[in-house]
Amino acid sequence: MQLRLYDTLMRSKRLFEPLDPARVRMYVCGPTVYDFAHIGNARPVIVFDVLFRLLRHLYGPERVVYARNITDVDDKIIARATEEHPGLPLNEAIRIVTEATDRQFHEDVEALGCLPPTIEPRATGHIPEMRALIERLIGDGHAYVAADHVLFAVGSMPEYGMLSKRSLDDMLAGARVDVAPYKRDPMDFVLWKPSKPGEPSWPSPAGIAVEGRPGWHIECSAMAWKHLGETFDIHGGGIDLVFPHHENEIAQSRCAFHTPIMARTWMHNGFLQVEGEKMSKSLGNFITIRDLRAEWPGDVIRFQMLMTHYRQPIDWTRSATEQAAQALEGFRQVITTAQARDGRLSTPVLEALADDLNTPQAIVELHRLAAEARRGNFHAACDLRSTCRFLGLTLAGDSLQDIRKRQRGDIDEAHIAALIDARTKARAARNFAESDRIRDELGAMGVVLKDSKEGTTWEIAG
RNA sequence: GGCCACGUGGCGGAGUGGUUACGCAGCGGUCUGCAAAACCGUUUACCCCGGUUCAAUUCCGGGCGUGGCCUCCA
Repeated sequence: MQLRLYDTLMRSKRLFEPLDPARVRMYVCGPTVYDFAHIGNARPVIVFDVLFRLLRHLYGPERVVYARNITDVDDKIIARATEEHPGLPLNEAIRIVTEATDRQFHEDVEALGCLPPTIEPRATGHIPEMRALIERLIGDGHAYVAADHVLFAVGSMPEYGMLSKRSLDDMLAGARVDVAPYKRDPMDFVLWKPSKPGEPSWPSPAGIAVEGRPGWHIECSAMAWKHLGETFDIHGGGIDLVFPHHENEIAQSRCAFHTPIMARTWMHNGFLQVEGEKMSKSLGNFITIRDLRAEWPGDVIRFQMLMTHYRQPIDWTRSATEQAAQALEGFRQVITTAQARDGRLSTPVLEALADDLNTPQAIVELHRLAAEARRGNFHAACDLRSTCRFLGLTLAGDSLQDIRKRQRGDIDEAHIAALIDARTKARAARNFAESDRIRDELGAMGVVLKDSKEGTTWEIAG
């Protein structure tokens, strides 16, 4: 089976061939740990988890290295720590913020069915590598020291701008920010900057006397280098990272190692909106993974995410969540009633995934398997179970009815049972006017009845 | 303002230079006292205007709309 992936650099789907099939290497930009992860953060985590699973299947679980970093030194972290723990020393406050956020993030992604990456490097654990990179860049004339900062000289790299398809001229034309006076070129970016008093700080490179801290982009170049090497196979993240973050990573790594590439394939997931609007705190439609998890199992959130191809924009809506929950419930029932065991991974699903992670197409196949299983094909039920699990959908949690009951919270089961009992008596007496009246009364409460030979059961309406 | 994406039926959402995916909803049928569930069948589409072509939803140009980046926001 051939894997084809869309490469942002080439703007086309290309056959994926690892540099070393015995060690397939992927790097994905992870979270900055200062606040609860939101549903937009969940997208790359889920998307690249699917890719991780597929790579493990294609090349062998032991032959895939997936690195997803944790950024634990950053302006926003400092700001949050200062704000939340004004009485504490800054470093102590930062530790509290990053540790709590880190823990929450891992609870969230585990609930979303994501495998742990092979390695989760932290920025603060790679300061020596960052300094080494910076020294190299300065030595080769790709970076310079100015006002206790180290800056990358974009003019030293003719191909700067390739990934985001913009020239230095374009960028200048669009610039809306004041340029720091010490920059040689307005587009030069910070590799290292001096720390203010109290801020996290480390000995600076390049003979700078005052202590400092890294710029935003250098950490990823350093961590990718340490754990994956000078060049590797796949680099992923959200589309908003294309510029400047990934553009700058490429500049740093390629210039430091004199390589024609940093990663062979650059992958970017599309942006996410909420109910047709940009998600923002000011609009009040900011959805954290934690909020969503309070209402829905991680399976449902994951499935909803996979209903849309990863490169498409996705509009996160309540009705789409309902639809995801419903579809998943269909699969769950098929697997449960058939008492399905382990089956085979669906080849059409693998083929859909191998075509640039076409998860909607894969879901089509899940529906087909479910339909076949409902017609009595036991093997289809088993295959559905295994394939869902492969996709990270356990289907092991609450039924949709349990979820709805929990969400409603106001279900008076005794009252419902009493009404059903009265209706059963009416039906036995063939008083259908009364039995229908009771059913309508329950219907108004959102309760739907199901009559069978074994008796009457009820459900919450969808 | 500059650069880059996206725009498919009531909703979600793939895909393709010509044979109208798929799911939900709707409609018809089987089943049922009537329903619900399940199963069978089925209607509705490719933002607008040009161009290329025997043929465009699919390629090219323009417009409109939405979004992203240029403000260390995935």
